[in-house]
Amino acid sequence: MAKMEYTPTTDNIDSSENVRTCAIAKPQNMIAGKWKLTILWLISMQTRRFNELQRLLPGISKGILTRQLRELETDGLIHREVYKEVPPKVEYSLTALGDSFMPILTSIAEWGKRFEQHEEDKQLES
Amino acid sequence: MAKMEYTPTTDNIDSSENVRTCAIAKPQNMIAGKWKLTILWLISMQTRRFNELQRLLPGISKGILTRQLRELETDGLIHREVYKEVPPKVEYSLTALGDSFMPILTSIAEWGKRFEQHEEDKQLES
DNA sequence: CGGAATCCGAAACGATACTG
DNA sequence: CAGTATCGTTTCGGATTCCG
Repeated sequence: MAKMEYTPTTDNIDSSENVRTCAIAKPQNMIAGKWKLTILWLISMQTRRFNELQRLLPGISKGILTRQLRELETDGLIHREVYKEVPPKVEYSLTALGDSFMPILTSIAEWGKRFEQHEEDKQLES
Repeated sequence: MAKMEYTPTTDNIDSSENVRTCAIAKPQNMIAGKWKLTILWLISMQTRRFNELQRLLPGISKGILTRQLRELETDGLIHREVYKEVPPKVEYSLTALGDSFMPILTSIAEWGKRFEQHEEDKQLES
């Protein structure tokens, strides 16, 4: 059964605060997975192979890594290139859309650093 | 039992691609909830009361709204001001940290709009 | 009005074994 | 090497009831 999104029946609120037009929900869903942002970050640095990603993501299992990659691919953020060789070789890279997301990822990382510094300062006070 | 974070035992990788120093994981967790970004967005526009938020978020229940607000408060993104009146009145506003997150939220929303436009264009082609 | 407490189902995550 | 398939566990969202 299809998941019920925001119910479309409450329509007498100011459109400036209408959550159905704020364009946040969709990106939110696309990056919701536990490892997705980190995967995007790793791939943005350079093209990555499957095992490489698994090695760089400590503790992730093949199954979950596969699923996260498939979802990122379905959402159009990454490209999956399969080389018909033996042994098989698959490379993941950012699509144009994925690349357009990078500024956001970078600013999140910078915000995270400032946040960590903020936390350290609080530690020193106590 | 405490949840096991990234295992600290895999330490012979280039620090430039070390996921434990990339500062993405923490912000990711802070905004992971289904409604959190939208809640931040609504509060950023103006101080909001509990029922107001519930009215603006179609379909959310009191229980889950309470939890998301508490988590945002615990993470230091929003402030909860209780007025000792009858009937009770509680107002939510952004903290300085929450406010510092707003540029990211805005860029996500803009990215989302461009993405929607991109999707519409694909529809027209078919 | 603004919650708290409880319970449930669904979804996400994760471990393991197997495969072309 | 890069998965698939299966299953168990954990987390999360949501509904409901009760309360000061």
